[in-house]
Amino acid sequence: MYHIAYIRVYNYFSEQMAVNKHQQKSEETRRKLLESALRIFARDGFEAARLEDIAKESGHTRGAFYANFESKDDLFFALLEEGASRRLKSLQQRLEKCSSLQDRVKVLRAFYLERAADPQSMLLGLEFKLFALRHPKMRARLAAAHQRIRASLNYEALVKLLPSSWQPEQNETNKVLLEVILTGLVLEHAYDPKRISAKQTVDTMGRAFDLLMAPQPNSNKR
Amino acid sequence: MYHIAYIRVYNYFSEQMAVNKHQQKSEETRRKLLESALRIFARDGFEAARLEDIAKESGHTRGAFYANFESKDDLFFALLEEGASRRLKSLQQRLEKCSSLQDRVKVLRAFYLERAADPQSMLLGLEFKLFALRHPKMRARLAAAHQRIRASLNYEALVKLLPSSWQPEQNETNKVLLEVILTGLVLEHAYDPKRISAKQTVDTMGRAFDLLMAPQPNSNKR
Amino acid sequence: MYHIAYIRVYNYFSEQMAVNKHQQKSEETRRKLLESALRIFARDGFEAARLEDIAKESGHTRGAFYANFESKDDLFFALLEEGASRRLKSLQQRLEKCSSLQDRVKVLRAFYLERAADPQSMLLGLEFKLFALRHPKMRARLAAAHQRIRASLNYEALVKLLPSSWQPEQNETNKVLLEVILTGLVLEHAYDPKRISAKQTVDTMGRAFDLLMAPQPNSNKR
Amino acid sequence: MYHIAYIRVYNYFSEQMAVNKHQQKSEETRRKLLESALRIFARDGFEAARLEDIAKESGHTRGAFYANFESKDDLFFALLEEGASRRLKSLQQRLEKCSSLQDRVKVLRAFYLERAADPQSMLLGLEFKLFALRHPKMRARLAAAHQRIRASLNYEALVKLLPSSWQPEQNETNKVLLEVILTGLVLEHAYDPKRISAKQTVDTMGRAFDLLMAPQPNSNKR
DNA sequence: CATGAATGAGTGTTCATTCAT
DNA sequence: GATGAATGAACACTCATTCAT
Repeated sequence: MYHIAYIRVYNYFSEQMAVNKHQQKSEETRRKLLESALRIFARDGFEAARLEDIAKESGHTRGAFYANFESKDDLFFALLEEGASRRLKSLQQRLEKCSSLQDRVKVLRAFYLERAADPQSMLLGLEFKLFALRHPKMRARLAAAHQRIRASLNYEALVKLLPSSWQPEQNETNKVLLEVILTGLVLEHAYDPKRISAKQTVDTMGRAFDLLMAPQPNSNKR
Repeated sequence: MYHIAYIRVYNYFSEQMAVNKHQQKSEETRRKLLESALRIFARDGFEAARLEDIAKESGHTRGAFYANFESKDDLFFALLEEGASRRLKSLQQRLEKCSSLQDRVKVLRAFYLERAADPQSMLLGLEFKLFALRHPKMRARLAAAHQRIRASLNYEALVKLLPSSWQPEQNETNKVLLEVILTGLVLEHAYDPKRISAKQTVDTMGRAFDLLMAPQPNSNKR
Repeated sequence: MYHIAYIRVYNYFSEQMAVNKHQQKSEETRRKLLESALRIFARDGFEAARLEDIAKESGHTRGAFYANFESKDDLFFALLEEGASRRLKSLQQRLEKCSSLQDRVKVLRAFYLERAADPQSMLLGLEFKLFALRHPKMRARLAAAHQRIRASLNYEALVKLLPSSWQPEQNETNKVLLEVILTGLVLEHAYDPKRISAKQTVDTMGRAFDLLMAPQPNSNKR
Repeated sequence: MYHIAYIRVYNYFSEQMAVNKHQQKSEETRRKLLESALRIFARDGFEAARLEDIAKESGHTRGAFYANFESKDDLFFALLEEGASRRLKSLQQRLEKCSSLQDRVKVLRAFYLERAADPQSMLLGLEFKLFALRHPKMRARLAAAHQRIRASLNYEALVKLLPSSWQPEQNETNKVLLEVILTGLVLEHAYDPKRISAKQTVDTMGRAFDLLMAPQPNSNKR
């Protein structure tokens, strides 16, 4: 009996530990898979990306993938949520440290320039858009994902930190333009680095930001 | 003898017609396939597009496809050449009819606005870029295709009709920006027509053209 | 009326001529196709041989093929009949010129050595055998073909010219062996000419003939 | 501590077993596929053999096939290696048990007669030869396969057990003849069992062996 | 949780055959 | 008779997904 009890106790602990270790291990596996997925999806596109490649790149097998995600689509959405969430949280934190609108605009500008220097994420973003465009049935799921992203941070709080031209009631055109230019420049640079260098990409992004975000004379105070 | 000659002539013609009918039919099939391919590639993307769908949409079978094209890649390249060639020829014709630089700039502006209203072609263009980006081994073939496009019209003559900011020796940034905005706006509109309407897309394109093509004060004479 | 009559007469002749020319042309086409088929079937095997290759090699198109043959199978059988018929007729002619059994044996020997030097025909023969083996439903057609071959020459007359060991009532083993060795040597030479040269192939064939056909001491008189 | 150790050992074993079961199952599948492939390739020939048939015959699906082999070619080569290796190993074992040359010749004779009674393997062997003949680009791979076969057994040791006429420095003609007769008889029997019965096939093989392997008077001592 | 063998639907491509000319 | 565009069945191979271990 003693032994059995001992074993049980031991097992109890070991299971606890196992669970924790498992959890840790699992988190680690999931994280690695997401990282690999970012690379492979950006490199090959959603359709051409093979789960085997993603798994291999992460040092695991397809089995590990299916232990952490439901399907290829699921992974793609997870990547979207995870990426957007992380990026926006980082932006929010930086904005909150600012004391003036001017500083916040600077932070926002830096945020865009950083993204202009990260082709992988931008190409993945393009994939998301194309995927959504071509899978109308996923619209609901996509909307839910965006909802979760907004919920995960206090989206309204974030928006309040932005200049007036970012406010929801404003015409979206300039925001659209900025994003469009961001993605397009990065794509063009990836496609033909000789035509537009990394430096030109970032510089042009900066110019576009200044042009589109420039407070019209005597407006935009806060 | 006379009759013999007549008969021969007749046969000659009838054979000609036969050959022509064959050729006509063949050309017709090829054209239909290209049209269908444009639609399907734009709708589903290169990877997800199924040859069966393209063939069916054109009213033919996969066999007809392989009688006209070597492979899926081949069709894709044919579409690129055919589309670019046609578009540039049309532009050139319109430019040649102009008597002043000002008129030519107007024609060029209209050309961009038209393209902003043609999501299918723009999405296909995006596919081309992504394809090229992801198939480095196709670079040579892609370059050859562009070479043929330039050769099919007198490219140098076309370039000479354009304002100075389009001249090869100029910095490419503004041209890149214009194309990038064009593609991006169309994509964004296709993705979320509520965020940016068709009209806004075209209007914004016009604004971008005016901004980026505006002759800098005291320059651009011709 | 006159003209019509003239034309009719003319047409009559011309049709005659046309038919003759057509016939000639057709015969020519058929012959060329058979020759190409021999080469291609021997080179690639029945299954892998493409009608397109055969047609192209003969300087015609697949259409010409279907104007002269019913199907791929049909061509194969035609080749079998045509080849066997021609070969046996040639043998028969040569045997008939002989005045003694000894001479006829010499002719027969030469016949085998010739075949040992003709890999194409032997490989095709092997294809026939394999084809027959693998298409039991073709047995009837194959038998009919052999029947026609025998009928086309006077088979019984031919057999009577052969030594006693070739007579139908005899055990077939030696005949089988001779054919088997013939085919096998040619195949082995084609497969690895370094292992057995063309000369060795023919010489070995001669040895095998002498051994298997050698009249047993004081027998085989005629 | 004791128990922990015990548990670990247990887990260790159970994992071992799991792995082994996986491995066993895998080996089993591969073996079944090879067996089916032997039958189907021999029955239909390499070209006409369908992977679906092979898979179905083995009780699996095409997917299982591709989990075990790279391609149809790959399977074919695996079959070649596996078959030749097994056959030669069996021969070697039997030869090694012999105490005299005379006994070894008897074993060798029996080896040939056995093969004469195994049409499936012989037909497959013929397929290999034809395949090699028709795929010159596979020569290198074929040579490598034969190299591996020779390496898998001690080929030199095997050769030393054979009579002098089998030694490498000897003229190959008789060996070629023997193999050629073997394959040819089996083929002829498969093609027309009425012309040459199974018994005649084996008997004739025996006669050929005796004739071709008979030690020339006063030679071949060992 | 992780493995990896197996599944099976799907897809590009080939090729014998048909048919309008 | 000959052409060659078109058909359509067939097939090797891929890959997301499942499941026994």
